[in-house]
Amino acid sequence: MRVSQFFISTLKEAPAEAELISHKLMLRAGLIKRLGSGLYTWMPLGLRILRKIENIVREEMDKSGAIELLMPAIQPAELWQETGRWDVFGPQMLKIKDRHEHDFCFGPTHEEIITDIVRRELSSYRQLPLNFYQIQTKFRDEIRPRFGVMRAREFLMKDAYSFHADVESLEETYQLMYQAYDRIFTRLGLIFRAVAADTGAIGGSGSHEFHVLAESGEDAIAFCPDSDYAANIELATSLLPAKTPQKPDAKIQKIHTPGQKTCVDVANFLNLPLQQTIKTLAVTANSTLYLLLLRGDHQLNELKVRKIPFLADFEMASEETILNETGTVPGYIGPVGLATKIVADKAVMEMTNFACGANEEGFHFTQVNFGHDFKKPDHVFDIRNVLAGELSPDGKGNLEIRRGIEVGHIFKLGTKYSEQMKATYLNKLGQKQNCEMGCYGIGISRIVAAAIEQNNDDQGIIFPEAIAPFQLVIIPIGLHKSEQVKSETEKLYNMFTDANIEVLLDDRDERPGVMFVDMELIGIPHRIVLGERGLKQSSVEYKGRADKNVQTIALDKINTFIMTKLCIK
RNA sequence: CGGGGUGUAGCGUAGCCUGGUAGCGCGCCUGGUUUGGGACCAGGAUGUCGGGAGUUCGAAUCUCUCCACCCCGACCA
Repeated sequence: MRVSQFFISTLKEAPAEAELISHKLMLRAGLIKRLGSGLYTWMPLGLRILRKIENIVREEMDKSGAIELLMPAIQPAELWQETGRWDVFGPQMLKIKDRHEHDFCFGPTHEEIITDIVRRELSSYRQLPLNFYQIQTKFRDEIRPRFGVMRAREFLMKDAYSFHADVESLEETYQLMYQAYDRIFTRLGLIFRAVAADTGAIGGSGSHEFHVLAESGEDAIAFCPDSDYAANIELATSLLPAKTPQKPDAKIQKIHTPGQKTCVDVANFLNLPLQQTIKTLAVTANSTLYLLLLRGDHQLNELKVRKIPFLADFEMASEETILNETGTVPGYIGPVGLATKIVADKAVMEMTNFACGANEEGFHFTQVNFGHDFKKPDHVFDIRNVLAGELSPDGKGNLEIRRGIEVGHIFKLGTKYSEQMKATYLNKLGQKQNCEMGCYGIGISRIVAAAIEQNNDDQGIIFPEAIAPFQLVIIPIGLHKSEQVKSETEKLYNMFTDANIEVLLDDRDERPGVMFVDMELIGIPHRIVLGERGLKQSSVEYKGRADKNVQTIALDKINTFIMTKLCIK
């Protein structure tokens, strides 16, 4: 491709709307243009990247036995009403009416549609298992779209749905998908981690997320470097060091702590380690008040709390409720002397001689102990986020916590949808059975942002080879002045084109600096520069995008040199 | 939805407080000089100052209102 016949539009300065490196670079390199909040045009250069990712995903899905189809983006309300998700999905779903005033939505996902297709086709266990996938535009009316294509409203997604006669078959396909995802993200050249995850709104019995590791990631993930334990922070657990509780060695004391409302304040004020304080959170569920106890340096994990049946729909208690039930204000609540139900985090049970609120504004207790100064908690659960350095639950090492961008998610759905939508088949005994289902998503457009987030420098993007819009760029110097440069450039260009290499020829009548800077910004992995100076010695220059220095290569060797670079890598 | 902020040329911005009809850098066009890392000189074009209403002799500037977008929180590939 010749730049003069293609379309590139680069920017020296990033538009003010962009915050994230990947977002800035994508705008600067002209990969995308914003149309509205969370809506982006993929410009020709950006589209090439998207297509590369798509093709890798498609190849690996096909290889794993999945079958591609394409479902409508616009879906009738009836199917969603059948599963109840028309109302449950909420405002994230973009609902539209046609001219007959019939309800439709722009598909945020396709469980209902695929289940409808399969139930019409499926009759016998002999047809199973089935794994259908599509690569398609989805729309989710995100509360807050941000970070460009990373969290857009309209986005490109690969979604697959599998159907099985039994859980063993589901497990098998689930593993196949896990492996396929592993191959996909490896081929894409990304540093990633698969982690155990919550099943969230989609529901089901098991799930893993695939995260591209990046500082700017929106999720925290915990993993053990010495074993294969890895989980989303929402799910991650740790082993508490076995500790023999110390004997209470002092009497409870009430101390005046004016204005000290947080555990950090109190710890500083009393000159105690933060770990020696207790955080008491008042929550209500089913109009009952509960006190949640956490160690001062620990953070509440909302998801874990919601998994406790009687706290499933808890919310933070209002100041008014707190005043009525405990007689104090937030900041001074504590478990001592209250009849309220107490739910303690496991780690709290290891604590002795700790500090907590005294249920009186401006006062805290110290030297508090369970059983001694107040009743044992009514319930003990794991309700906190793990901290880096804690012992992995398999006991094989200490947890690390990193941030990640979720680019893939696989679920075991079970029979949730097949039951509701009657996707059944006849088994060997001629009995009607509900299908076991799985679903498997990959955020194609998000991967572009994630890859850039992970691969960039001061000059711009450094595309992994597998997804670069072009493999090689030729920058001729003096193309429009020197016959020699022109003829050698054409020879090289034709040679690489004939060899099916995706080569970009910068044939613009620009100064060299402009071409260098543009091509570095765009992030093309390999670059050849030729000019009269080098041609006199029958040589050209080569530089890899991530290389520090240029190499001089003999003109008659450049072909094999590039082939080696492209093939061996 | 709650909290914070911004809208001025394709992009980045000044001007707004203290009203007098818009300036700068980049980009773009023309001519010339340049040509191995975002060139230089000369000339030039491009603005419903987000929309509407109001106050005023006069509004980018003050008031009201609507809209769009961005940032912080809860949702998710």
